[in-house]
Amino acid sequence: MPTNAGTAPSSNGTSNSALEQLRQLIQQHPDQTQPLPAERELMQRFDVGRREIRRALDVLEEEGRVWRKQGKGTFTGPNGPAQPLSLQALPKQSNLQEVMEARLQIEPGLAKYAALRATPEQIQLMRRLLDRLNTLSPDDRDQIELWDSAFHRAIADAAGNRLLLGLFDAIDAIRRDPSWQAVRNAARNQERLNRYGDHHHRIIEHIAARQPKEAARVMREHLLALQQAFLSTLNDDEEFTDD
Amino acid sequence: MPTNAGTAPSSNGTSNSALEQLRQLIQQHPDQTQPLPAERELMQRFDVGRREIRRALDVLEEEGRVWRKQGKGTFTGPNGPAQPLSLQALPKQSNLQEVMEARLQIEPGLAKYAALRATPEQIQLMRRLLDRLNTLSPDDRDQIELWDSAFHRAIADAAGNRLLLGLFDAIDAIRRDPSWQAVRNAARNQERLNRYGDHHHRIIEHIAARQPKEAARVMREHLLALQQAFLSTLNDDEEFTDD
DNA sequence: ACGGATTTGTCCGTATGTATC
DNA sequence: TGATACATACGGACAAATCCG
Repeated sequence: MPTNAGTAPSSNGTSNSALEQLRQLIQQHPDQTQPLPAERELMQRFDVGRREIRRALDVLEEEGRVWRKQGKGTFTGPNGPAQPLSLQALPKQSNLQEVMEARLQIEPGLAKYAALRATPEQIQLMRRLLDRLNTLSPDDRDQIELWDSAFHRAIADAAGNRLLLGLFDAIDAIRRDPSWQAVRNAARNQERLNRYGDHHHRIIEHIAARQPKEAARVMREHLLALQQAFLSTLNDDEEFTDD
Repeated sequence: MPTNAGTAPSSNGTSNSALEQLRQLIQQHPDQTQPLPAERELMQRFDVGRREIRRALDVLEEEGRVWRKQGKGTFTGPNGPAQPLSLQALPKQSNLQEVMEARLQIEPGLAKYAALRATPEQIQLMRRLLDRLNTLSPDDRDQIELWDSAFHRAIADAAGNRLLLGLFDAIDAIRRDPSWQAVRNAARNQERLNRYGDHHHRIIEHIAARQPKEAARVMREHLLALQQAFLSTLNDDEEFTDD
């Protein structure tokens, strides 16, 4: 109905105002270790509803400028130009595509070697880790990250190549960067979690059955599905059941 | 004002998760009779909450790497020191088999991406490096190592993935360890050098022709031939026909 | 044998983000 | 829009277990 919406609330620009003020606040908040003011405080400071604040933060989180954690606070993301980059010369500055390419390069091979070399104890450990992963609440993101990472690392460990395990750890350390939490969370939904759980199950069964090619293939499928989920959340706002 | 916690932002280092740092700590803690630092000390050392420490310890306990007892402490597991092999610290604990497996995992994919992404300048650089390599005297081993490494690195660079390039450099640093010079020299003879030269030539032509699958396949053949050469020199004494 | 010290295990209050009404 | 319940995180405090003097 293109008729003039008319008589919209005179404070028509409030939403824009909240987002604008948030952007300014982020600019003046270079400390990435200190949380931004709480939503309830921002609500009062900008004199808008909390929903407004959260909408604006949703935008900023989608843009990668901030990341939020329940119980902890909202933090500025990779906004600041100065990244310490202190510890190692390894490219800490990477991006999700590079990480997924690297994972696709080594983890299928890791699964293959694990199918050839894993001891029964290591296979049992994978099963236990998977049980822990499956009994988690679907919205328990941090825990899922933790146990999922532990599962993949158990495979890398069982592959019996310390050098490849070191490479896996290097990738994993970059993969878990907090600034990508928003993308990772967006790429997770119940349907996908079920699919990933199925992948995990099939991977470990192939490893237990000593089927290296199949283990590598399913691992590759798993990572490709993950990569696709990241891509779709970045490009599409709508949820296409691609793949 | 949110109650400031800690106020120790100088030693930031939040990039590495507590679990990752715990793994390194365990690796450097071979004494099974002595407890690990207390949770509250680890909390301060890693600048994370005790909850995160305990969840990381949950994972490590499930993996069997540590065991905890109330009032006593946390100890490294009975299965002893496993095998992380961190990148930054220690290259020399690896072996040739591990290195070749890692190269086989990484470099074919690198060649594939190089075929897709290499700029004309990068391809020209590869050709120049190969020319230098081919004009060398067969007994100029150090030079051969040098230019061969540079050629492979040019491919890794052209792949356009900084993370994978970092992994390649990590492997390459280990590969060029002087302690393996004897094996590498023994695995080199004129016939093999000719074969490797042919491999190199086909790899770069596939990259220039934008044939990713073929480039990856030849790279894989090349590395498999290398691996085979190492194996035969290790098993047979008659292979030493050089000089 | 006793008690203080230390460590892991557990719980509670507060603060924060998340979700629903 | 505003308000309320819910889940999580952190720090503090306490309990239980162990160690040591």
